[in-house]
Amino acid sequence: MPKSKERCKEIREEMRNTILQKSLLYFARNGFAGTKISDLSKNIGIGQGTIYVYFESKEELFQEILKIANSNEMLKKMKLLVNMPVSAKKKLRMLSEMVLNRLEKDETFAAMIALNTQMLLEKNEAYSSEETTYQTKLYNYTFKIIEQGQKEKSMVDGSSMKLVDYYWGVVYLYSLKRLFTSEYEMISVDDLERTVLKG
Amino acid sequence: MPKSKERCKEIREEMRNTILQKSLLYFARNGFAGTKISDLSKNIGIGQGTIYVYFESKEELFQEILKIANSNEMLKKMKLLVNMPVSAKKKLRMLSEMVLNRLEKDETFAAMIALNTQMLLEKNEAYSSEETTYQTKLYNYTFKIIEQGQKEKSMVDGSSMKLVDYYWGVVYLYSLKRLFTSEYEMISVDDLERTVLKG
Amino acid sequence: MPKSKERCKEIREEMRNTILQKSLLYFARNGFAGTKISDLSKNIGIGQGTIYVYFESKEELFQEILKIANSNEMLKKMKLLVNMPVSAKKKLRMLSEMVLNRLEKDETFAAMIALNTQMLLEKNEAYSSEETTYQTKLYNYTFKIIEQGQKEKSMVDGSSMKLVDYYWGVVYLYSLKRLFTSEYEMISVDDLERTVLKG
Amino acid sequence: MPKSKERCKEIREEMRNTILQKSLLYFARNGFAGTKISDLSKNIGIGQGTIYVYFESKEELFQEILKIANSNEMLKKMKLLVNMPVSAKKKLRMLSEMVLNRLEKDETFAAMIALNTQMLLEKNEAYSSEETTYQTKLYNYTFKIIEQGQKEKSMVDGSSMKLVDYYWGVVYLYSLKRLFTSEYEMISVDDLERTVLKG
DNA sequence: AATGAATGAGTGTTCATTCAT
DNA sequence: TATGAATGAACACTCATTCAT
Repeated sequence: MPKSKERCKEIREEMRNTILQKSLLYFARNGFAGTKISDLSKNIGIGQGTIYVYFESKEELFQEILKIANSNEMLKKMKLLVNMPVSAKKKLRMLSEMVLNRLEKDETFAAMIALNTQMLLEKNEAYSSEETTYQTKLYNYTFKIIEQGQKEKSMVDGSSMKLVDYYWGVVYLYSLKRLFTSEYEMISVDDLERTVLKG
Repeated sequence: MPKSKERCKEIREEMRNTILQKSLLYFARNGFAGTKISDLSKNIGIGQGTIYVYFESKEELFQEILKIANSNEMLKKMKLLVNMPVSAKKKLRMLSEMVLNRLEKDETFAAMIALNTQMLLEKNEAYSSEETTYQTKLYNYTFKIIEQGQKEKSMVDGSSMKLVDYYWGVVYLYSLKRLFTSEYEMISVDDLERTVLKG
Repeated sequence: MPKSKERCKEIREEMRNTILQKSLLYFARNGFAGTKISDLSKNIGIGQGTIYVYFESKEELFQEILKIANSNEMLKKMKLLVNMPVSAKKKLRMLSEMVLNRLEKDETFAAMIALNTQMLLEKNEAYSSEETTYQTKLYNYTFKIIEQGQKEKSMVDGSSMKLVDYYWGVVYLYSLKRLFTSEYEMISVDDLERTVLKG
Repeated sequence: MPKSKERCKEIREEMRNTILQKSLLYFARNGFAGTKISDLSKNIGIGQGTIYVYFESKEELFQEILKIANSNEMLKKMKLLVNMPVSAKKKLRMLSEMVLNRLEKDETFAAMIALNTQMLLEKNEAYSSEETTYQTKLYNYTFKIIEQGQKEKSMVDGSSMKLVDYYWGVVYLYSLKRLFTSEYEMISVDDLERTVLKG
């Protein structure tokens, strides 16, 4: 019965993804220690045991979530963006629009940003050091844009990496607002860009 | 023979403060769920039971810490600042210098900012709604400065409260960096002020 | 696939009853403070955690046990007995035979009597005052029998309620013997009845 | 300074007795497990540490209390009573009057009876088996009286020891009432004697 | 000698994980 | 495969005991 087998695998994949997706949000909101498997499974709408069919442990589930949060498809777009033959200011605008747009539309994106930045921030046992590739790449691409902007005199002087950090820090900030606050005023693209742009 | 009553009270007050001070940092770094009483007491350098001599429960200890984080002496300085007969730009400069300076020198201040902002952000059962007075006042004072700045055309247009939120959001961000990251580049006063200042 | 809902509920009810039944004996023998959850669960033959699946706390478990000890089916028999058209002496005989018989055969009955009487006796925070209905009814029925006996001159004069208290006090006494002493001489029906009967 | 030394010893003895006396009541009411040193010392009106100046441990304090409860001066009176050249009925009357009288006047006596009987009843690790001498003697003296009464046909037939047990059981019962209940009707001498007396 | 703050072993309770169904 | 009752290790909290004053 090859067909039923495929279908079976499909269903498994589906459930696994549901768990990952919902857990991503749950962990982003409550943290690792603040997340109980009993609450999480209730939130997902499955039995506690089901989580252990797909994941070895709470720890492994969390690591899988971090991997996902890390394997962001934005990187490809960033790569294209960086190499485009336009001004850094324009690149920054496109990046900022893309980021704020997704932040608004997609809670999962906010959760990914939140977990990723916390991973960087806390850099403790909970987050393996290998998982920072994505962040590094993202930061490196942004670094290039800001460096270009500094040469073009459109962006403020000083340590480029500090500015990168600042820019994404603010994105993290509004990811948190997106995740926790029901009613809040989202930052504008202009606001975000002032982190690095000259007046 | 009993210890002299005054000395006894003094010692009690001292120990209580030590616990509060150290716990403030510990909770700010690890969160409520992530803080084990056993680890905390080890970190403070006292027995587990000692914490329960001074506080009813982990929960009560946390609430006391939130109260402290909330009763910041910065408010008085802010009040003076707001009413000074100088430009909003100058007021902002003085505020920013004061804030970043304390952030750098005083880890406890960073912890207070961090807990306070999380309290605002998460606004859930863990944080009682009454505790937000400080934040509200702080935000209101900043609101006045920014409003003045907008009239003086030195600060960007748009919702003043959003800008207040943005400004303190960035302060929160660097409080987290101060708490979690051992080596990092602190934001400059100029960087911080770009959140609200026109170029 | 989940267990069939009914079977599941059935099993839950069964376990709950096992815990209640065994705990009744354990608490009756060791008292509230003298009962450790670890020992109790070992005695029942389950894990410590299992108790907390069915009861909120040691306190709640104890209160549930008191409720059970209070909702004795003997009351119905008593009601019938009281209204029978026979002499008080005969009623007393039937009551005493029933009580001593059950005491001998059923340890659980002894535990129920013991807890109930202690509840009456200690009347402190541990035992809610609402729980004394059963005792009151039981005492009231007995009161009627003794009153009748006093009219019929078969029972000793004096405060009927004092005699009721005395009668059930002796039952309590032999409930304790049943619970604590492995080898002892059970009181006879004649002995028990001498508490209230004229020679 | 011999005088001050004596005085010192005197004071020590006094404090020790206060602790024993108050603890006797406290333990009788709350049981061993139900008695916290913190509560007990508060009840006595001394510091927790003071108890450990006079006793090795909670356990030792309890054992000392049991010894006191056991070394009752009533035994001497009983010895005299038993050997008096009067009827068993009269002896019983004198015993019962003495016992109920003391029960009413002296709470400590009630506590002693209560602890003693529990010791007999529970016969577990908490109560060393050597401590039952007093009880045994008391029972033996009573046994002689009842045996005499049975010969004299004034007391009911059957196992004399069972009757002894019954008689003192009822005394225990009213010791509990004395200890726990603020308002209650004390049993009369007649009531008490019906346990063993023929009509 | 008397105290009560400090302690950690012990107890009550929670929660990640297992497993029978 | 999915479940949720059962579990015990881990955590919050208590309390007998110690000890500096």
